[in-house]
Amino acid sequence: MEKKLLLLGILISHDVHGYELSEMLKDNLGISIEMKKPNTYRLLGALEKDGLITYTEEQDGNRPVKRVYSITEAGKKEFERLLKENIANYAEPEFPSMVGIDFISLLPTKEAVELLNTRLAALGEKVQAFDALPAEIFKAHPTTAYLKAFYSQEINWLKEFINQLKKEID
Amino acid sequence: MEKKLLLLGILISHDVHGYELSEMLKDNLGISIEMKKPNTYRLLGALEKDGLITYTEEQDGNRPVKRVYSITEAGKKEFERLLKENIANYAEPEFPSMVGIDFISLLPTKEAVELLNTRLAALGEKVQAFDALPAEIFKAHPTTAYLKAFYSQEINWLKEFINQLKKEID
DNA sequence: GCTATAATAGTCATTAATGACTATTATTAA
DNA sequence: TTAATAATAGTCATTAATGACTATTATAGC
Repeated sequence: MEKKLLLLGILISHDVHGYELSEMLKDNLGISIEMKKPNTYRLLGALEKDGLITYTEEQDGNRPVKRVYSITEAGKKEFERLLKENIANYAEPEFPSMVGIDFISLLPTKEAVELLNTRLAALGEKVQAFDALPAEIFKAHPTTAYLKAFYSQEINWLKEFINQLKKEID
Repeated sequence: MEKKLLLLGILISHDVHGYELSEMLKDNLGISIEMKKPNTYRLLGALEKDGLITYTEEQDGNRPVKRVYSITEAGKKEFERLLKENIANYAEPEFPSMVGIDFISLLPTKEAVELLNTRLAALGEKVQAFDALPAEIFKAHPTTAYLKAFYSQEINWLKEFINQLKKEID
């Protein structure tokens, strides 16, 4: 239900149409879950069907009409319910990239270290993207600050892990 | 593809049947991704169809026959490919429970603090489960050690976040 | 003025994943 | 000894999610 919570939460502060939403959610550094475009549209449809949001059709110049969604009273109630649930219960994250780590001993140590260094470079770029963000963002969006700290910690862990592996080579 | 990597990785060390796998993957503290039973069966079917695994039918006493899967040569190659990919690229984790955090200012601060304390208790139990594990596990399974450290850090972050909120009350 | 590219706004066929259910056998408690 | 419960081994109907595609309009470069 986190995705519905996210959509309702955005709609609380301002009306949006589907494309706009899908752009907001694409590669957004401050958003902690993935939501692709077709899924966004599907969820908007489901929320509308349940009476949690409604839409009016708008048109800019000659562009095709678009559905601009806004939240209903029922939607606000449901948002509050989902919000409390999300905060009180802890939904576990998943770490898909850790799956391979437990099998790493099946690779030659030297090759493993090379692969991990490639991974480290990717992580470094991610952290740099957060470093480039203005300080105000971190104040208003705890998640952005959380994610920045997480990725920094992730780099530290990886460096340490690589060091342990390197020791094995000698 | 992490789920296929996980299945192939388990099958590298020993043959298994579907039910056994689904039990292994249920609530396992050392596994960093979710995989429910029907999905496990579906993936086994897909791997078999692609020639990466095969099965023989076995029967214990009067129990219904079961399919015992084992990895093929092609499967071992594919495992290695997926393993290298998983290690070299960093697949981003998701944090569904952070979605609500960015909307927490929409709740009365006092209520927010209460909800967060409930969450803190849930996190505490999780960390305790890791603490109860024998030390050998952490040596053989880096992921288990990683997850334990992650949840400890998570508790620290949450305590600090609650403290910040409390300050606002005064 | 024309063409290539980017932005806008979505749909659709297919794959991924799950909750609820089925069916049998072993085990425990009364 | 029999009723209830747990363990074994899965299937199925439905929902969730995505990659690839469609179609139009604005814009920038030549």
